[in-house]
Amino acid sequence: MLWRIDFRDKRPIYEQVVSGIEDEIISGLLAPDEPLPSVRSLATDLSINPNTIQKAYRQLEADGYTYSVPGRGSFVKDTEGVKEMKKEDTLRELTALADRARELGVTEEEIQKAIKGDSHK
Amino acid sequence: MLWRIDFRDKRPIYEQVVSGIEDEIISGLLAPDEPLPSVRSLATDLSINPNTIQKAYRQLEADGYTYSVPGRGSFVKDTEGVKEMKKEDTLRELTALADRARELGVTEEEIQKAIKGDSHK
DNA sequence: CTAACCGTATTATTCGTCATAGTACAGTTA
DNA sequence: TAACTGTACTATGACGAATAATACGGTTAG
Repeated sequence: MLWRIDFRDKRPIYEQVVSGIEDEIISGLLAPDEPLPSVRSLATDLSINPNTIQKAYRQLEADGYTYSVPGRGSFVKDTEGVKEMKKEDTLRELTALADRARELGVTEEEIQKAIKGDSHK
Repeated sequence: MLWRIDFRDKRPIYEQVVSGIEDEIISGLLAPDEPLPSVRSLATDLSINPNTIQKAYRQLEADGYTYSVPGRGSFVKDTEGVKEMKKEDTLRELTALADRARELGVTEEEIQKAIKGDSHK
């Protein structure tokens, strides 16, 4: 586990769990058909209630990231389609944000500079 | 008033009021020292509770967008400093979003295309 | 077989935020 | 003086998030 729950975050815990695991799947750290930690063990590791993990897992399955087998566990799904959707969502966000920046009087040069921000690090 | 409350929005009402007025101030539609609608009249216009408007106005003042004079009303502040902060926030968001896009495998060309999205429409 | 795991479901309770309702007070202004 | 203004306070209802405590059936290793 690379991430932790931030209890000062205003986002609900189950949502932090969802995005934490989403990141692990998208980055390839969790490969397809690999098992996720069990509901109970992850709850223990993160010091939160098992029901909260269950809620996160239910959403991960609903979002197409995982599949569950009662008695066996939860597993990573083939995520190509989901990744494509995520890409398109991100590009749409990018367009909206750039437009909003222009409304604030940000120049094209500033936008370009922000985008190339740490690509050279 | 150019905007309305969206009751299906998951964002709280008072937050929609805050960003609605923020937009009017930033766009220059509400000029510095110009009075905002009164707590009670705006509540009537939007069909919501005056306490909700009061909460929004309290936050607008705390964020540096307005100043209030008991007995007289709420007024638009000089907003140059705030606009500068907003610009920098937006540029930081832009950098983070572009980085996230690259992690998803989005190419530089796709990023550029998204940014120039509707600048030609 | 059985004990120890798995996901899943259900009910109850607690907590905080949002929104509403009602009332009140002091300052401003026509 | 009457009608505004912002501001403050308490009470209430609704809702989501999180916890707690069980319970059930499927899977699997010893």
